[in-house]
Amino acid sequence: MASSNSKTEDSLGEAVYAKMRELLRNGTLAPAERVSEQSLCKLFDVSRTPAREALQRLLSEGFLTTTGGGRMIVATIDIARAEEIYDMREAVECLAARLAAKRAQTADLIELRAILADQEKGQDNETEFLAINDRFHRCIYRISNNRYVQHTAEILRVSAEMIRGETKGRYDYDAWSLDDHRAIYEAIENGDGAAAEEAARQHVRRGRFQRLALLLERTDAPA
Amino acid sequence: MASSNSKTEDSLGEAVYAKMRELLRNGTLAPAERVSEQSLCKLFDVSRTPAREALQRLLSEGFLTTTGGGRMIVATIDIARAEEIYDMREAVECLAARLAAKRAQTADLIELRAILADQEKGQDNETEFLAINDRFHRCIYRISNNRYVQHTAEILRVSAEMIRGETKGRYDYDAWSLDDHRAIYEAIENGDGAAAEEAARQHVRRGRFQRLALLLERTDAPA
DNA sequence: CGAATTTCCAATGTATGCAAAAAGCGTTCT
DNA sequence: AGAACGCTTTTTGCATACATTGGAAATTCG
Repeated sequence: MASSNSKTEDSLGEAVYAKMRELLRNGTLAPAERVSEQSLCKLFDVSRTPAREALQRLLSEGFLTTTGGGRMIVATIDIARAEEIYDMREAVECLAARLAAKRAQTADLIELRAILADQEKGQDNETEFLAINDRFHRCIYRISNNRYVQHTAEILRVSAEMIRGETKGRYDYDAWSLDDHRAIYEAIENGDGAAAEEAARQHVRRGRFQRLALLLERTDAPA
Repeated sequence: MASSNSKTEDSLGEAVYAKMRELLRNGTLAPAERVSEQSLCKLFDVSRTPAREALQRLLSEGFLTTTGGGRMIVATIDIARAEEIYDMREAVECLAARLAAKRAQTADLIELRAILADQEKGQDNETEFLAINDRFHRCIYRISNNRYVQHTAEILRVSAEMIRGETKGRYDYDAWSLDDHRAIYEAIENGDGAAAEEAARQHVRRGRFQRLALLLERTDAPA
């Protein structure tokens, strides 16, 4: 038995939730796709109860949308919604960076440096890049030491990634990412909250423009 | 039968969740109090399924804490946690105010004015004051037209209210609230996002100092 | 008398049964 | 041919049964 991959979660519902979030993040579950309790049951070989748990949590966090009756589909990220996500991300990421600058211990700085070093090595594909990117930002959330920041920032990250599901196939690794991360790290190392906040703001905004541009292209020239 | 009070929710789980959140907000459920599925079943006369739904959602939103095994208690808000709540609130409330200033229609302004007028009439007790206060801020969240802001701001509001559960009996209606609200309204009416953000920041910070002061008093002189 | 252990019980995790509502679909009527 | 109607099938909402885990209490030993 056992669930093959993934880290051992204590409860099935939790495990299903985590796996579903990953599927949503990496685009395996495309926007507007239908998701039913039954589909999760078969996909993860669990009963309806844990499946329901995961679905309801994903719904309340905005990853899923309910269509008329209780049926659910993967949330579609149109432009208005993308703007909402990035307005919120800017506020939360800036706060995270500012708090991290105030609170980072030497051990935290070492960890961040290691991630930066990995990023400097260069990545072969989008997946690797996204993984390192995630490590960097999640690390900052953790250093901020604020559970609300962590929780919300994680959700917004995945939500923003879902935009890629709307613009699939585009390789959006960009050089500015490394420079931005360096700037954020420097500010954190210096304990300069204002600078960290500003660097984070720049970083979020660049990502915003890039993602929105992709989304607009697709909207202009659809099927 | 039917559920006596409250607005008609379509699903039992939703209804239980809403009622629980209200009980948490108004302090009926005190911090550190145990909450079990069974207790909700009896309290709202539903089966375990909707009770579980509500509990898990409340848990994931930080209103409840799990103790060792899956048992849950009402989250206790110590000082560190209060600081987390207010750090986050500042970011989110400022964003809400800024967005509201950008987007408010005349109808929105009229609604805000009406609430302000109600507040100017004065309130006899804490409950009335809190209700009007809630209306004002919820209205701004709505005007911001950002579901992430709305969702997170609501959660943070209730979480901050839970601090009152830790400091019960204190009547914390204060004169500055009306002045602050007027300032926020003015900025929104003028479409001045920066001013709205700054007014909101002042407002949140005043609330923060007040609440933290109460919490400190109680911590210094406990049982 | 206090501490450790064992036993019992309560609460949660999971699965499933039942009924109602909704979607899908074919048929029929205009 | 298109639209409207009714039936079937699927899916969800709610309730409950079963098993397992963790805690509390009572008992026993030092």
